[in-house]
Amino acid sequence: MVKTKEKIKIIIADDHPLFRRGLKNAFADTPDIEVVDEAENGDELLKKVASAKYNIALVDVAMPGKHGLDLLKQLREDHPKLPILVLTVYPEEHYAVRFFKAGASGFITKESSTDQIYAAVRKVASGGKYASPLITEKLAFDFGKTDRPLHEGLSDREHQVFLMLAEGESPTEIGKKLSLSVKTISTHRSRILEKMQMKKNSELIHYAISHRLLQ
Amino acid sequence: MVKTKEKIKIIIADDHPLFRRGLKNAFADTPDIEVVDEAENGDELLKKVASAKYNIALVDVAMPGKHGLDLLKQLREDHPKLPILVLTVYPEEHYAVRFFKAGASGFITKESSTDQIYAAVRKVASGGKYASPLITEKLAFDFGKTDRPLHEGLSDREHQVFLMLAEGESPTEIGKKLSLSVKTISTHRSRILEKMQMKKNSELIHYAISHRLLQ
DNA sequence: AAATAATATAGGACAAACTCCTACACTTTT
DNA sequence: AAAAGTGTAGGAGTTTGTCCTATATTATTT
Repeated sequence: MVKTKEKIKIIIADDHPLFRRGLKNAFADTPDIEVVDEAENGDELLKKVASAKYNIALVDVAMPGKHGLDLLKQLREDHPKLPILVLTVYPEEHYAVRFFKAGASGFITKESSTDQIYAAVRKVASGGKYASPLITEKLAFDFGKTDRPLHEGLSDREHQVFLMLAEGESPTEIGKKLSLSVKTISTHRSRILEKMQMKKNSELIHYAISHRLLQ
Repeated sequence: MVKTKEKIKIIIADDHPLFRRGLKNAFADTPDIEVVDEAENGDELLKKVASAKYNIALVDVAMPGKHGLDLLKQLREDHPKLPILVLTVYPEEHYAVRFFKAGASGFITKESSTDQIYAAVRKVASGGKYASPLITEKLAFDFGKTDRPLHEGLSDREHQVFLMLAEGESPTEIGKKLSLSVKTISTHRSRILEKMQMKKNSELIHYAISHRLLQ
């Protein structure tokens, strides 16, 4: 049986009206993809998606209200079959892993060209997975390792030190608080960085903030 | 003399192709405003703006390459008469003050509706200043306060360094990024700490997080 | 306009902070 | 039992950063 020319129907969710407009406009150029609805926050998306008339949800995960992994998981739960293509402003490969694990079918950054986005949508619509070459490489590497959130792979002590580092405490301060030698902290730090595949404290901070581990 | 129906010519600068597309498309609906050019980073904008054929520059200040206050100041210097409308993803009223002081004619967030953006462009094109109602209120409120937020007492440079420190960047990294000596950063740091009455970077981080100055 | 204060920038000298490599005991996993 | 992972730290050495000082340039106040 030959495939008919049915359009891929997508719903886009993003809190920036202009970005939605850009997306819609970009898909106006494609004969095979059609934006049939939009949502400006997570809750609206969850509501609309219930109607089950979309082939794909293209979702910015950094929206007000329900967002991020929570939103993604909820979507997965409510509609296990709806492929979700995650949009993000972060060029962060770190996040990609978690989103795929949580059930996303694709992951692209907002910096992507229209062509990349078309490609992603088509790939995902046909049941595949999509990630940019850069991220794909990173993923391949990650999957071989652990299958838990990066910071959960840390031992208790490491986790404790990680949080303190993420709060900007110096190794010396940490050593003092825990009654340990700076050398020990330094060792923990290097193991933490290794496990999390990072190189600098600023990355730890960024990770901790975006995962709401602080405060 | 009656004004003719000459269109307002604007150049838009944003590193997200889709966002630019959204903007262009939004202005396609207006009879009096026309997007005549675009730039995808600060340097490109500076180059293009030299041709002096625009009435307004609509600029996202969070782009790669030259950006932020530096970019704004440079623009002001090269083209004192070109009105600049600043676009930002941050709902941060904190930044607005600084941008206005540095010579911006208007300040809007990317969450704004097309109508708000049209209004901003028109206001700015006619020589006025524009800020969203929310920000205007906030500005008025803040100015009335005797007790301003600590971080607003910082100079522009200090503020910039403060944010970088709060992100956990080391003085060396900061120096590299800003092409300054570590000594200079160290001096800024000590003045920042003094002004904010703090002693350690961790306090800066804590402050920045609780005031939503990061991410 | 003159005087004063704030800002932006660093050099030199030195001290502190930190890392790297290594090591070892103890636990958990395989 | 062997291997991997965890918690700890010493020695050696370097990188990093601070403190004090200084100068030029801007702002601000008088």
